[in-house]
Amino acid sequence: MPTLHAKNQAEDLEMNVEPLPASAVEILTHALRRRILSGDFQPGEFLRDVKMCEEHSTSRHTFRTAAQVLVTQGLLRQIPNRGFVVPEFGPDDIVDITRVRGAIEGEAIRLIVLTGVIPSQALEAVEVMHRSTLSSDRSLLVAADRDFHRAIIAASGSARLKRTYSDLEGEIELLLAQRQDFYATAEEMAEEHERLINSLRSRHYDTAREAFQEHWEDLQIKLLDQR
Amino acid sequence: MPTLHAKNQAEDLEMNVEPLPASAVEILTHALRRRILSGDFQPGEFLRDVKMCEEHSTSRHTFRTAAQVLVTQGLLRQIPNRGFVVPEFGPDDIVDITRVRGAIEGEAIRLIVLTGVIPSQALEAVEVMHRSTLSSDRSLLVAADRDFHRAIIAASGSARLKRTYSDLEGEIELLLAQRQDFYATAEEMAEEHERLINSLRSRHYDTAREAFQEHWEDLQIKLLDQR
DNA sequence: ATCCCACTTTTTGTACAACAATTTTATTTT
DNA sequence: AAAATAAAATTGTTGTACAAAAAGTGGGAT
Repeated sequence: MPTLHAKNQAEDLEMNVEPLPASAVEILTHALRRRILSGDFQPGEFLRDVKMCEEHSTSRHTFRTAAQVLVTQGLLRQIPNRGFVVPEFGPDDIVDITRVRGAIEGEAIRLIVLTGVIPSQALEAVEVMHRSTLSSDRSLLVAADRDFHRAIIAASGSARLKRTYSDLEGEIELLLAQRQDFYATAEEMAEEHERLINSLRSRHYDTAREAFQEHWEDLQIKLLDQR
Repeated sequence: MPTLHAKNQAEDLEMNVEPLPASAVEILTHALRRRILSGDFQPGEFLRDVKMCEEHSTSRHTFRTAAQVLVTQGLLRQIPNRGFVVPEFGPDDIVDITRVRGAIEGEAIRLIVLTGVIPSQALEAVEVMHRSTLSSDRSLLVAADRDFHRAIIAASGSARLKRTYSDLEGEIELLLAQRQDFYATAEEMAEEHERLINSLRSRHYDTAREAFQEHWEDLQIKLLDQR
């Protein structure tokens, strides 16, 4: 009974392990999340529940709960008596997302600079970028970029920073799905992230923060320039 | 069809208006949230769904969805085959919450200092503190403190900063509910927040940030010292 | 033809009932 | 008194039903 807090601690450390069978709601939430992020639905498209229940063979109840969860994560929007719709992001959303990302990831950077420990998974992600050529699957690069920044957040050791960023990450990926093909070459990408690693090694918060800031704003500009 | 984004903008501005009839799930989510935050449940207590459905006269489906939403906001925890339980916060949670709060509210401060506009609702909250005496309802002071910081966040104009803080605010309130009676006198509280306002008026980010940092850490220390 | 109004169909949001799987409690056995 | 077993309660999920709201349809009247 008093072990509840101890369990929290354990969860903080586990990171990516998930030996639990996972409930139907969780499974569906993940499935829908992936479909949304892979651009399976058009922006503005409604997720008709009968259709979704057929395609995922679940009850309407389960779909409804999963959709509700995705609403709280910004990956769906609920319109009263109309259902759940995939949001379309405008320029303001891009600026807004970049802003909050800076706040969240900036705090993680602060903690990393303090401890001086570069997360190994971030280094591995850069390795992946180096090894990748343009011919290889683009999704591999996207995944490497995601893993890099996720590792930065995870290194903070803050459960809530992770949770908050996880939500934001969904929106970022949806953004990338809706406005694709802005990435530079794999090599260029690798070098840029290498630069970020080095900025962390400097152990000066301002130096690191500036490097990352530039990185985020570069992406913002590329996203805004599109279309 | 292309008006979806325009609607987002509208939502950003509306703030507290909610002319919508609100769905049963929303109503129940709010009701449960209030009961949790008011300390109606013990930390570690399970929310039996039959009981909850009776007390709020809803179906299990509705309760279940509402509870799932609260899980994503950190106000409940789901344990497989055991149900939904009110989390208990330990020292690490207090530190973690304070940390993320700093990141979020810090970004809002940066934006306020940039524009130089002090949100009127924050000023009004300070007024309430000034007018309040210790004899008055303590919840009035808690509400004023909440309104003050909420106004700071809202002034940022960032939808996602608001959404993120809203989640965190829930956890903060739950923390205050679980460890109550640490507030100083109303007058002391008013003066401290007045100081925060003045730091914003300086229009120097570092000055403001420092003042707020001290404020947050004061609270953290008080919370940690308890028990 | 165009606009407006009633009518039908579709879709959402919620409730009630049912059931297997799991956990908790009670009872019996050793 | 501890372990094993049976009974009860609880969770997670599905299916069906139905009122309310929205979308679609088909005339008339101007």
